[in-house]
Amino acid sequence: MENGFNQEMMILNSFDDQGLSAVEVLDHGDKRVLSEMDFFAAEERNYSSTLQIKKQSDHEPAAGKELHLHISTGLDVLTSDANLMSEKRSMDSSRSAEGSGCPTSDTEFVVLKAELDRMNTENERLRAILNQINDKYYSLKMHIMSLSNHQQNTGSSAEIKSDDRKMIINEEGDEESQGFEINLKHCGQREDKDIGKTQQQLECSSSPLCTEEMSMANRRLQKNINSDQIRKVPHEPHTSKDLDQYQAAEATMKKARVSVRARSEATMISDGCQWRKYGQKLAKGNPCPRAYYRCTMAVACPVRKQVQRCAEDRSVLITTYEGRHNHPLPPAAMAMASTTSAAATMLLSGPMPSADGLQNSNVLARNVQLPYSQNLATISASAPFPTVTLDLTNNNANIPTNSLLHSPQAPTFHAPFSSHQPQHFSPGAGVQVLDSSQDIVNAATAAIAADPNFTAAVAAAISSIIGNSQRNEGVVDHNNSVGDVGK
DNA sequence: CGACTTTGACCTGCGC
DNA sequence: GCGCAGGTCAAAGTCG
Repeated sequence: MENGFNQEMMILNSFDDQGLSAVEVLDHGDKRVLSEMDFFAAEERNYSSTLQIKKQSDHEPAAGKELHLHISTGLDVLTSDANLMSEKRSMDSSRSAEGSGCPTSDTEFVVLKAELDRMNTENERLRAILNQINDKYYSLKMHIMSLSNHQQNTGSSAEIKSDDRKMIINEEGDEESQGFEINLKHCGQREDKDIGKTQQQLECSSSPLCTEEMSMANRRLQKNINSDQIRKVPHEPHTSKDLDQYQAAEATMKKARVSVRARSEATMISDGCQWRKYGQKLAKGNPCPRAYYRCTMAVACPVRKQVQRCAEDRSVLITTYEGRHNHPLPPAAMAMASTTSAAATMLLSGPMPSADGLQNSNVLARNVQLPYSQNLATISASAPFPTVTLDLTNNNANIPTNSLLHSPQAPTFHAPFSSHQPQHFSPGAGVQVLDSSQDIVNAATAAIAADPNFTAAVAAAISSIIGNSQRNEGVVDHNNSVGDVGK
């Protein structure tokens, strides 16, 4: 595999108050292996974990660099008492710092606090953008791959109609051309039957989160796609089969579910959204009732969730999310929403070999335990709907960490529709970025290695997504490009 | 009084 | 067609 995915970049994106994130960068000759991930560390109880990434060189196995990152599940799954204790400790430590009395320390404290506030604001903005970009990337990628694969049966190229252009993806094109990132379509929120409409405009007109800066980023991305990887062809109408496949993909996207298993004594895990209970049932095989909730943060928000205690271990709360929010989310809800949304998108973009595969349940009729952390994600299609389960119960702590990533034993999930284009799933945090660009990998690697700070990580991630367009337009003023999203 | 929860009835899909 | 199970509806009850 010399081209394209010779370099693979995975970003395990998780969220906590500081918005820290871990980035995993892999390539064949110089692997960084996730060597430790411990969600819900018992000592600190801060919903955070230490992620230790050890750089391994095939050539110099003994010469390893270690990079310590802080990672959080982003989920407040513990009881409110635990939260209060944590907050109290935080406040106490703040007070003790203030009481130390030195004027210089006070000044420094104020300065640092201002800086921290500024960084937090920046983090929120960047996080929101990253979430959106990732969501759209995977949604559109799934759609494109479905169409591309369909075209393999009927022709040599996949064609995607647009109002003013048509994109062609060469069947035998390298992974770069198939794995490129497009940010035009947000699947799952719209059911536009005419996929030829300018999806960017549709998205921006419909998404409350879309800003001028997002549009600018989209335009840059689109420009890059047009110039680098897509050639224009004369306008042609779309086939009805394509539309059927598209609609099937859309429908499946809506049915996709993300299940989160977490230990909690509370009746619900705190995910930042407002929910209204609309039903409760006793499901077969579980004495604990299953509660049904609707998101009430916006009128007609399609998101629903089911909450049920595990029959085997009633301390485990199973929360299953379905659908995408049609409204802006508060920062507290961004982590979970992004996680579930991205996980669902990955679920659907990964195992589906084609649009035809949507009807082929065999493709999904298996459980796949995904690598990457002790808190494993599982894809299941034995359920009525494709479901990805994020297990945060720490029941997998005995799994050797060195077998979790890219080891022969690790069942890395490969998308069947492109044998040379592996689809890696990052559970828990759920946001994943794949890219083949050496520059991007290097940039992300450098950013993380130099400063394991979320802003840097996000900047690297965003750069990985829109970086190509920057080459054409010079260095982008990051503040301008990210705008006020998330405010 | 409005928002929310509870709970029995109803609908739908699926297997036999 | 029937029964079962999952999911949803909507009227009644509860709460602040």
